[in-house]
Amino acid sequence: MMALIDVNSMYCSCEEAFRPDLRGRPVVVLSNNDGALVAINRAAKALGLKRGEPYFRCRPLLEKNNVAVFSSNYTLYASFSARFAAVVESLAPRTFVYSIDELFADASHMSQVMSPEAFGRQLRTEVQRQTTLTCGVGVSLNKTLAKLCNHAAKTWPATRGVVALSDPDRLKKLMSLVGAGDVWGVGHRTEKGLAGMGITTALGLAQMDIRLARRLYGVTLERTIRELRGEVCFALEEGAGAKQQLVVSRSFGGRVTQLEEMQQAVTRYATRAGEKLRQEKRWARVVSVFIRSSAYETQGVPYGNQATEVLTLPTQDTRDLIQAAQTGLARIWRDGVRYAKAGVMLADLQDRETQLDLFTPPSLRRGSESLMATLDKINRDGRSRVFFAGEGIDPAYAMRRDLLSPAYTTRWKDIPAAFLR
DNA sequence: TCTGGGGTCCTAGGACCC
DNA sequence: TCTGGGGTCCTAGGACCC
Repeated sequence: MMALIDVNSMYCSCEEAFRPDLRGRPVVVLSNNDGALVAINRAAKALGLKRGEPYFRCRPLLEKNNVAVFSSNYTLYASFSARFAAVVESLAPRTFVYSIDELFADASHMSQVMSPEAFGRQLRTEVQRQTTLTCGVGVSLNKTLAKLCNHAAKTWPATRGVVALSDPDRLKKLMSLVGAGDVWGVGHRTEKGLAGMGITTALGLAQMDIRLARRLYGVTLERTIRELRGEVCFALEEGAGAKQQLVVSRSFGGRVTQLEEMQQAVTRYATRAGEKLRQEKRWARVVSVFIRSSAYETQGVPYGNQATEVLTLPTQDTRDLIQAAQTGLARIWRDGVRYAKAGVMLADLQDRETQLDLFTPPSLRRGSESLMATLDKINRDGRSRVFFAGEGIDPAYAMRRDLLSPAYTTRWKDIPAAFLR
């Protein structure tokens, strides 16, 4: 048995945790740059607000209904996420963190001690008690079915947040009530194609001819169908291995039109990528940089491009990353474009520096390791006290986050005070 | 004026090899 | 007149996830 535990409207719930005055009020959280809505609580959902909607477009509606609006406070959410995971891990033998707001837990051994239903309810109660977060729990025979049960737990209030099902007939009943597009692994494209063949429910998908599914949509959909039928195709730790690539990208607060400003942004992103790389204890050999105008560009020329640099030796040194990224940028930069976004990607990640062969010159960066370690130590708290001048000072490309809440759980001066009388 | 960021996996097609 | 078969590796792009 497998359980999926998933926090309801995670970002909103984190914002509400230290703000009892928000209880019952509609709350939304914006994406980076205050661009679009990424999280919506129950009361805001009732107003018809949708995930992905641009902020500027629904702003009048938000103001009219006195909706509490927040910029993304990732530090806060990551802190809550760690506490959430710790609670579940204290109750479940094997867990796998799937994302910031959900994790899978092996529930097979629990049957000795309690029913899957009771197990789910215990998880839910403890998470709420220790973190204030409300979560939904689905328990079933594999990941896809656990997801399906979780979907049911969130959709139907009568379930009180927990659905545990393994009986084939009851699973069938559930699948007949859930849309094919709500199945984990079925996206927009596939949902549309399936509908064209008259398959609109999860049950319809479960009964689809497997060879046809594989031919039309590939092996992934085949596995999904098999799981709906009760087979196990996705292991608990699926996707847990070392990262294949690492990306740092941001939309700009405004539009970037000057090369120098773009160079600063790319330096910043390469620096951040280096920090993440060293945190993961990996070395990178391939550095790519991309720049592009907005997908919604109406005034200027649409343009986007990417350049890839392959280093002779894998590196962990921010200076190498910046240099490679700048070389790439010089190749793809075009004047007269209103750039909206840029990013730096690291690939061909390796576990340690490759050994030099006879013909490779030794590294030119003496003392690189200790220099980077020192930088990381100084900048440990996330504020860049020491940085490369190429980043620029008080840059114009910086992201907009006008409605940021305090870092309640991670910064001393932001810890809320409670007064007793 | 204003539309997120960070990932994974799979597939098709081209280059190249014997 | 005729021009194989089988393989690997890499890349780009699509689909999906949260």
